[in-house]
Amino acid sequence: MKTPAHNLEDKDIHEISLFKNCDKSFFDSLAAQAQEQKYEKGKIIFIHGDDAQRFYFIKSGWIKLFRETLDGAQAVVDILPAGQIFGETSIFEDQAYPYSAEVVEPTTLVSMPISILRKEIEDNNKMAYSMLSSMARYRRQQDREIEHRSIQNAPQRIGCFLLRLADQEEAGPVSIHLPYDKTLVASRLGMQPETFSRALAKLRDATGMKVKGATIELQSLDQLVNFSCAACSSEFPCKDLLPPEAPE
Amino acid sequence: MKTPAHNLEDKDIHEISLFKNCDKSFFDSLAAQAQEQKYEKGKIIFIHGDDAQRFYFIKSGWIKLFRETLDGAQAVVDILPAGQIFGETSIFEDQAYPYSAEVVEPTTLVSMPISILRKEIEDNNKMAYSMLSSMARYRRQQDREIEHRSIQNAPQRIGCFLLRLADQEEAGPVSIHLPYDKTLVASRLGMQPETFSRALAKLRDATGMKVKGATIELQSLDQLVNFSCAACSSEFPCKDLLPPEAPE
DNA sequence: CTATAAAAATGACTCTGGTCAAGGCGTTAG
DNA sequence: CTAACGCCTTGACCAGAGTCATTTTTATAG
Repeated sequence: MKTPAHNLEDKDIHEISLFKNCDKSFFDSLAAQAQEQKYEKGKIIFIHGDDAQRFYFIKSGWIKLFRETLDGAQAVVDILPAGQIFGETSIFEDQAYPYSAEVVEPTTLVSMPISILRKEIEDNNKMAYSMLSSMARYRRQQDREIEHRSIQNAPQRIGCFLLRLADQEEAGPVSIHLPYDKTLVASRLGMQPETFSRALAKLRDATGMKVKGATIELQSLDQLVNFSCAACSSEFPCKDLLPPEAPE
Repeated sequence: MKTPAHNLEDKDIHEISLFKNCDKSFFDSLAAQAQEQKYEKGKIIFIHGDDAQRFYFIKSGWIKLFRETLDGAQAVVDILPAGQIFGETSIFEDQAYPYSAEVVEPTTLVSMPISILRKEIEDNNKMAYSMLSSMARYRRQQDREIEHRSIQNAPQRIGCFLLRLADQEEAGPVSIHLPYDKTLVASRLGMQPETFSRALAKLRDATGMKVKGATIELQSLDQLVNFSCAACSSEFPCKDLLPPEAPE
């Protein structure tokens, strides 16, 4: 069974591609004010609108970013794996977190002051460039997300999600493991759990893949590509759908 | 009848907030290589995937950014008014435009080499910061857009769109003029023209507003706010929904 | 191994929005 | 004044996804 590498061991702050042009003094000042803490599933790290003083690095685990309306409806912004940072976007303009953050799997976080980040961006031109590059990548993902939600139907969106979990270069039979609960995957894709369940069954029938719990096996990625990528404006493999902080 | 100011006269490159920290030499080198051209409705400026050498400033008119799938489905990324720039996001990573651009109203564009922009970002720290700030604002808009599409229904999305066209500080009766064809508004909101037409009628009945062609009159924005903003995670007035390059 | 709870699947039904087809309205050119 | 075209609206119908209720499966604790 193939499990994503980020589930196997702790991530280190030095791996963040956003920080690839930062020197030792930057990491030293981060380390001096860093706080590491473990959290259980369900823990709320901060709420949309909270005063944003610190940003977070996910050493291990999974974090859900979301927003809620007054009447209780929830929109999932993203679900982040270990190695990612969050809460850093409030550097600009207002000092409030633009979303809420919740722990969805047992997680270890390292929190650090946003001020250090802001200072580094102002002082270190290369850091500013890294940040721009990172945001540009994120922007494309968001654009793609909007496109998918208006053009792809539920089974196709699931297929696309699976493709992004898989090694897209792999030619032969592939085994994909869902990184978190199906209910969470559903919310990540903007659909109800029931819809996800039914749509996954449709996808299975259409592509001949085998679903056993959280593990999905299929002969090759081709059927999945045929099924999902027809309703997408980008070509497979879609290299611009990598995580925002992925190494380059 | 109240018409948005950007329809009344040509915009100037010096108004772009992204360039607010740039000096004369930057504007001079831009001017030296700038090309101004008029276009008719329907003209395609560039296509998704084209080699991106130049970016564009909208002096007057309206531009639709969109992407298409192989089977012909179209997703509108944005519809930009005069004063905005587009095609500049390919500075980072690959040199290809991430969307297609089409003229939807008679338009005057100024095109300039992206290389000048890239150089300015690398050399001028304040410019990099402006760009980051601008992208952060855009990112929030996109996040909101995704949220709206999953939480708000068609009539609510139209209400939200109208609120963004209106002067949100206005207390009394308000008159709102749709800036472009209803069909275009529909595509901007990710719905079919028929759905837009019916949803607008529902919104009219629910809020008591009067619709005459492209002009909408209502007693106060309150009804609209009650109707649309309940299904949104942000408070009214939603200040973070300003255009990406709006003056601060 | 069983008891319990949580997650997932399934069935029945509703509702929103998409699709296809037809008709109305308004603007413009002749 | 009228014809033609584009834009918009309306009607009839359909499909995808949401909702609610129930059952089945799976995971966990005792």
